[in-house]
Amino acid sequence: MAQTHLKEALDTLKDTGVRITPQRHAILEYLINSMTHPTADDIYKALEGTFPNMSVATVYNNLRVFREVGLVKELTYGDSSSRFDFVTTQHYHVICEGCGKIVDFHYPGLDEVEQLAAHVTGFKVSHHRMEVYGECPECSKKKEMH
Amino acid sequence: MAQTHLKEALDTLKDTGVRITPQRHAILEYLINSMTHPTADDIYKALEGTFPNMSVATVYNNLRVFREVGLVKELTYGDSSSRFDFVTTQHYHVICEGCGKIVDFHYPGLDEVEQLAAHVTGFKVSHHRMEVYGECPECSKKKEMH
DNA sequence: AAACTATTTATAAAGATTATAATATAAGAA
DNA sequence: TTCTTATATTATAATCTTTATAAATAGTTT
Repeated sequence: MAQTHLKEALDTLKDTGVRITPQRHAILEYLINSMTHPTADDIYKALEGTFPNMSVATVYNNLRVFREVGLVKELTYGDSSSRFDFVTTQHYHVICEGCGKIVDFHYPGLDEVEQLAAHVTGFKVSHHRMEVYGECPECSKKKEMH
Repeated sequence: MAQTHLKEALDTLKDTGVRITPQRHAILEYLINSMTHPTADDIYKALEGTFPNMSVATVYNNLRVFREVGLVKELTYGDSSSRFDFVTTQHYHVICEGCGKIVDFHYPGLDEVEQLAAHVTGFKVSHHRMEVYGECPECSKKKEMH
């Protein structure tokens, strides 16, 4: 599964004329295997061992490239740094306000809201963003123990 | 209407034991009258005339206080700085990807999504966030003229 | 293999936000 | 009203994320 995603992603890069470098390969692979929606710095630190000379700028540059090609989504929550998510299928996120954990959940999509927004405002709507906030089971349990 | 909002907001501050300073008064008033979802710096610049000695930190501090008390919502989009929105009634935003304009629209709320998320993930859901992206009529018109 | 162009690296710069410490002030008590 | 005290403001510096720049490197095409 992950292999397929990686292969498809590399094909996308090839088709778009984006060069496949070892760094790009590694960043993509890390994003696909990571279930944690990492920040740019997370990725940088994770690949430090394999690429001792890699620059943070490289990570940022390539995440931007991936975003522009549609492989990666950038998540900007309130906290300081953006998180990056490899795009697979339509899903949303629940975010724990206690520990920051992000969990995926699937939902049919909110076409109806987009249509209403388009109708009311006259915008040509292209997409939307939605996320749910709350407290994860672990944090709830911790609270109970006090 | 705006007067009412301001009065209610000041009452909220009083009830919460937050001191009402001239700066806070001015920031709240500006937020209520502003239809533009300003950044901290917008507010800072707008009040420069009235408070020549006011520090940016004051603006940030007070926006945080207002957020904690529930008077203000912080909007974090992809672009560099947060925008702040006086909380009135349940509404969402459409954001123009061309010029950045933000327009409000009302929608019943997405309780169903929250419930599904809670059920699937085991989270105690508290709230959600949603916004729609597209191109505003003005930007569409500009494009056509080329 | 040579040439061309995109990418990486290293570093500096920019920009937003927060921390700190000294000063000033709001709000309640005397 | 004046006094008192905790809180807020100011000025400044520091931090942190992200972007810009220029030189060096490495893919890709011929």
